[in-house]
Amino acid sequence: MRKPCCDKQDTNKGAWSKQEDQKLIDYIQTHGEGGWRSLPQAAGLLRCGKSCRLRWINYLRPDLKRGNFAEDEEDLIIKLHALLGNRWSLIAGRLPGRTDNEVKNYWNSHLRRKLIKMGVDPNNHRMSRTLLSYQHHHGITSATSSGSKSQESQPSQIAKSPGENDQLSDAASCLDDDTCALPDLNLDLTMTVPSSPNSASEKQRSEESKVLRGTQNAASPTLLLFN
DNA sequence: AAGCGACACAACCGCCAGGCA
DNA sequence: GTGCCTGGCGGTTGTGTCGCT
Repeated sequence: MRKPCCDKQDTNKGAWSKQEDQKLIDYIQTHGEGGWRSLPQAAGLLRCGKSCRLRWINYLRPDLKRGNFAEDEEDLIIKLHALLGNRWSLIAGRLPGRTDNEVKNYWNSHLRRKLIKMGVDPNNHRMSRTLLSYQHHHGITSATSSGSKSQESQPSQIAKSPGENDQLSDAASCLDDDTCALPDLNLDLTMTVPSSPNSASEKQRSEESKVLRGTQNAASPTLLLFN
């Protein structure tokens, strides 16, 4: 049995108070990041070390951008997700001032829906087969991003159908289906070495290149998006 | 005004990988 | 080589807010 990361009965949970935030900030400004396990006690916080780390990384760090995502950031997330999948930390590494949690939340709450609305399967970034069928039966010729609430809800209902878990196999079967190409997603995925050194560490870069190589070797459908 | 559902986001949980003794 | 510790990651849950009825 794994030892818990902290004694849960002696720790606070839930939202952080201003005092707790301040204690954490003060401590890290004095002692630097790291030593998360011992940090709570040293900083006088009744929190789990992991919780402290998360709070710092996702909320308190001074270099965080916060606020709405710009359109180019959205595009970049979509492109990177098409390439990397749910590697939120890698994606966030390409977006200065953004955290993996933030990107993940934004994806799940905004971009996923947006792609579905466009008729794109957010899991494989291809035209949804069920949507194609739906469009075929309803005489819809192309997916547009403008639509009434009812239009929006239908594809999303389709996406959340019991067949959702079959999307990987569906994607695979999509390989030999020309109609699965993205309609209007301009995915110019020219990967360049990150220009800002603060975003991606060496480890991250090697991880990315591993992912990229894997993607290419597998002749993944994703590649078909970038012509 | 109250109830309700959808949405957005913060936080938690469990697992995994790397470092180190 | 092995086991433990720690940091990090991705998935999931909890909760507050907003808009609609």
